[in-house]
Amino acid sequence: MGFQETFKALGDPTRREILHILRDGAKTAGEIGSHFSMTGATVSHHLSVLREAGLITDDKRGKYIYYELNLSVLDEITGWLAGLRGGKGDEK
Amino acid sequence: MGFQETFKALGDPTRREILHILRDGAKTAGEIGSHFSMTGATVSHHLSVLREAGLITDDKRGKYIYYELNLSVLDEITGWLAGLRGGKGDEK
DNA sequence: GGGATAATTAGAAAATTATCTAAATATCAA
DNA sequence: TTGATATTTAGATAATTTTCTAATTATCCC
Repeated sequence: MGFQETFKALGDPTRREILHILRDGAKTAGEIGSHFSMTGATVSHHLSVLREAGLITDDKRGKYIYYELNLSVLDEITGWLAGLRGGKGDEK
Repeated sequence: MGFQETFKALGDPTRREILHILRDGAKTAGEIGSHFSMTGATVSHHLSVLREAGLITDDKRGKYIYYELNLSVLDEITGWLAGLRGGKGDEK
C-alpha cells in the first residue's frame, strides 16, 4: 500500500465505478459484478487491485465475500492533492 | 479532458513528482527535466499527458515553455473523492 | 458424500504505456 | 545566415495492464 498503488488503482474507470457502488454500504463480489458486463474473474481482479491499494476491505462470511469502502485511504489521497496547493512553502 | 485522463495522469509517479515540483510556481520544461534522470523526450511526453489531463497549463515565452499547475482540475478530483463519502444517498 | 453456488487463481492474448534514440521545429545571438 | 539551445514529435521496443477461459478452493445443503 502506498500512493503509487492507490493512485494507479483509481486510474481505472471500472475500479472507480466499483468504489461508487460501495458508497452506500458493503456488497458481495457477486453483487458488484452484476453491475458490469465483464466476467467475474475480471471483476475479482479489480477488487484485488482495490484491496491491495487499501481502498476497500474484504470480509468473508460463509459463501460470500463482502467488500466495503475504506475511507481513510481516500483521506490520504485528498491530503496529497491538497498539499499541491501550499505555494512557495517547502513543506513535505 | 475528464476524470479518466486526469486520474490516469495521476497514476504515474513521475507525473506526480512533476506536479509537486510545480507547487511553488511555473517552471520551464528544462528545469522540470533536470530533476529526473530520464531523457527530455520522456519528460516532454509526461508533460503532454499532464496538459491533456488539464492538470497543468503551458505558456511559451521565446525559447522556453513554462508549465504551471492548474488547481481547478484538482478541485474536481477532490470533489469526486468527497462524493464517495456521502453514504446511503443517491446523489450523483 | 455429492452437487450447486460464490469467488479466486493461473495462464495467455490483446491493448496500453513508459521510455529510448533520432529527427524536426522554433528561437536566439553572433 | 549559421550555429547553439530548448523542446517536441516520430517511431520502435519493453514492460505493464486489462480481459478472457479454464481450473481451483471454499462453503452450503440434500
